[in-house]
Amino acid sequence: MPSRTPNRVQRVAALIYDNVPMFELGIVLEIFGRPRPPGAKRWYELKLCSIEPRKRCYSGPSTIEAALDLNALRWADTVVVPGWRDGAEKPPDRLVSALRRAHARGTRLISICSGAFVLAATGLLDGKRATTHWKYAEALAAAYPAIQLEPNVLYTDDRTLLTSAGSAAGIDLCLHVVRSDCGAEVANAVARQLVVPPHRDGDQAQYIRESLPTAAKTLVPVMEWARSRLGRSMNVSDLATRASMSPRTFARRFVDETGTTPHRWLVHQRLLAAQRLLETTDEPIDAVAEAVGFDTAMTLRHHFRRTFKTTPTAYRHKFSHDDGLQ
DNA sequence: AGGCTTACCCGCCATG
DNA sequence: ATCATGGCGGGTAAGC
Repeated sequence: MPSRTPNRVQRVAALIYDNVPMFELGIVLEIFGRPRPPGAKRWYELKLCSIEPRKRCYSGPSTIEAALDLNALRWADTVVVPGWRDGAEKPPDRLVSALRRAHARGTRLISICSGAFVLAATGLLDGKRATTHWKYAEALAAAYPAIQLEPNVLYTDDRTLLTSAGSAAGIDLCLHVVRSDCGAEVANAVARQLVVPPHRDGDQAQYIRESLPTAAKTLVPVMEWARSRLGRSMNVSDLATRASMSPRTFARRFVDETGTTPHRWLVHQRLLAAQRLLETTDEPIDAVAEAVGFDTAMTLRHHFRRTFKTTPTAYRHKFSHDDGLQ
């Protein structure tokens, strides 16, 4: 997307300030700050950017040194706001205007947890979907009524403006970003190294309800079974049978546990498997479609375009590992 | 792109 | 009484 820098490197700036939450900052460092994973065609260069008048920030017992200051923010293709000190504290004007200018230049803005307050202050979220930690939702909605607040999702993605819910949902969002910048294979590899699930089960994490005290996951075995035999034709009532439930009950339990319906989930699993095959093999599209359980390539293309906003061939070209390596 | 058939899934309600 | 179940209808999305 931003074509200003060579597309092999995305420049990410994480904002820091006094009392920056270390957990959220840690997520950003762990994901965007790690060395390029093997096989990744594109990756990130991460720098910290202090919003204070000095480059050294203090948080609890830690001292953090930034490479950038707000004047140098134009370096970044992506800016991450890892939380904010306090929903009631108005972000400084020079920060707000720096973010507005950055966004106008095409810079992508990402917030984690209470970082949504900072993005909200720019006015850029007005009319857009956004989320934040559930405990700040009310305050955010009150202060910025024009925002279409979605308190129950893990994250929102509006292309250039992305927000995530409470702390750990920042991991989901950052992995989502890696997935769309660098491909599913790379995102999965990073998730494996972090020992977190590549996407929370039920996927379509954007629509997963955040808080629900992770209800008993009794359907996990069925889901694993389904994933392992995507190539064979399978419909929702097969899944229900496998789970020893009536179709009606199965559908209901499935929504409760995953936040999505069985069929939508199944289609998404097929798409994820297709991404992997596109990235790692040279199989023609028809073969990929068949291998993941779509009856025709047309069906694969249809869903692929709808959820990833691109075609299987374009996706393969962008993310395949063995061409233009490095 | 449009029409056609099938499958899904959600509200409603009876049942245990 | 509350609660999960599951059959049924029909609007709607999938698939060809």
